[in-house]
Amino acid sequence: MTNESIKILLVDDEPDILEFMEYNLKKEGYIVLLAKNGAEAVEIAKREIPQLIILDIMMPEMDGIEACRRIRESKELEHILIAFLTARNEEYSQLAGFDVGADDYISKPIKPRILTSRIKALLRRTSFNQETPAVQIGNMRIDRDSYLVYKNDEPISFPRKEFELLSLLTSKPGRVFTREDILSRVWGSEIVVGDRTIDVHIRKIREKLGDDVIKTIKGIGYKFDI
Amino acid sequence: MTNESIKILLVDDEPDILEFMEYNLKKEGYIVLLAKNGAEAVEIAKREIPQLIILDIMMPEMDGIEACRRIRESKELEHILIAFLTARNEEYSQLAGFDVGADDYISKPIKPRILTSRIKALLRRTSFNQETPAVQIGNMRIDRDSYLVYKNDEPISFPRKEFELLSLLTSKPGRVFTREDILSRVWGSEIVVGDRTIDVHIRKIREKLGDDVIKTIKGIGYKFDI
DNA sequence: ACTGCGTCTTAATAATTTGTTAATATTGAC
DNA sequence: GTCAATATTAACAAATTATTAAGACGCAGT
Repeated sequence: MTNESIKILLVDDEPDILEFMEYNLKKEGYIVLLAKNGAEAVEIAKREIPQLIILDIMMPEMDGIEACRRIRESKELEHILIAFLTARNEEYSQLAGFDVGADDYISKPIKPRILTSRIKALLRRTSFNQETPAVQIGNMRIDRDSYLVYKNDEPISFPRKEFELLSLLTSKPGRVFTREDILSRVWGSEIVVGDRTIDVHIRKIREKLGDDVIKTIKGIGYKFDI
Repeated sequence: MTNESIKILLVDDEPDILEFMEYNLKKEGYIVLLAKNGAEAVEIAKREIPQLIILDIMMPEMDGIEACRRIRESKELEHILIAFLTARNEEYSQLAGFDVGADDYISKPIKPRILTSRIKALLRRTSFNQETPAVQIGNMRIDRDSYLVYKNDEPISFPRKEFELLSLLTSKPGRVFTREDILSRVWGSEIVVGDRTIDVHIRKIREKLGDDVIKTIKGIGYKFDI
């Protein structure tokens, strides 16, 4: 569930298209928000601050271009990626879109694979250059870019789930994460695995980093503490 | 107009279209070069090194795809932006175009404002991506100009895809690139190729450079590490 | 046009790592 | 001390990657 925390706002006045895109994006693990016109889109965008907005150009109430302009005006929404949805060869739309600050446009008819790969490419554009800062805690460093954990400058490699679990716990040192927290953030909300699975992963982390870094709060969950 | 020094090569067999585009681009301040077939285009491209080439797909002598391929082969032309000119709904052409290394496609009929805004968007893209011509990592040197990798001053030649893959991985040593990263940056966001393809290319690189330079992060991707 | 060569992709299968479960032991709050 | 929660271990299942070989394709030289 690597897309777990990425919010995408879809804006279109045709319910069919909304539903179609929603289905395809949810399948990829994105959090999908919906709006059926520009006004609604701006409102939701302000409240939810999605990473990406996919805007149909032609809509009642407020068209996509106007909505885009409104969004770009706002300081806290300025950085949001905006992609326009356009019919092929809609001259006016394409041009005005780029002028107004669109990051991409996607032409109808929409094909699932192209949709998702375009979105990935777009999202990468923002996340690529700003490296995830490595977290330093005590004599330990968690480096998300290289998927490595350093203990006293010794690199230790972790399998994916272990790394994600450790990564979660260290994201807020000292804070207790309940088993539910852990399940939903590392395994995703749909997939259900037994409770013992968490224990096993915790154990493997402890094997590598020492028993003392992760503390058990019996009846509640775990916390990372130095 | 700050377009004074930007050269654009237009390639089409229809004089009307050439003239039409030439007029519109000159108005924007670009330096416009013309060619009426692929062979001529390659020749002019080599001599003038334009920033951008707009290529019609369907042409006598040498079609646009072939011309594109030739241009991409040449080391000093490798970085030039190429946009294809395609008739509406030429699905195959579009895909093949991207396969061959096109940066965009523009569909006919051409409308002046779309043409110029697309071109601006394309050119903006390169001004961000000023790539380093040669990179030195450990006992290895990657020379993007000559498509050669030197290991202890021994030149080793790499086919295009392998080179681009290695080039991507070495662009940020230590950083893990996911399969998705790799697919979209080496193969492009529209073309989807099987996952095993990456493995095979990785393997070929390892055959030449040794098994240890590229590390596998299972479940995530690969990274270059010395 | 024919042929050979290098490149890219796919498919099939093997090898390996990772994730999960189940069974049993241990812990700690009450 | 009791009992539910957690720890531990090993075995199993699932997922991922490695490897190999074969075919497709374009290109070069004949």
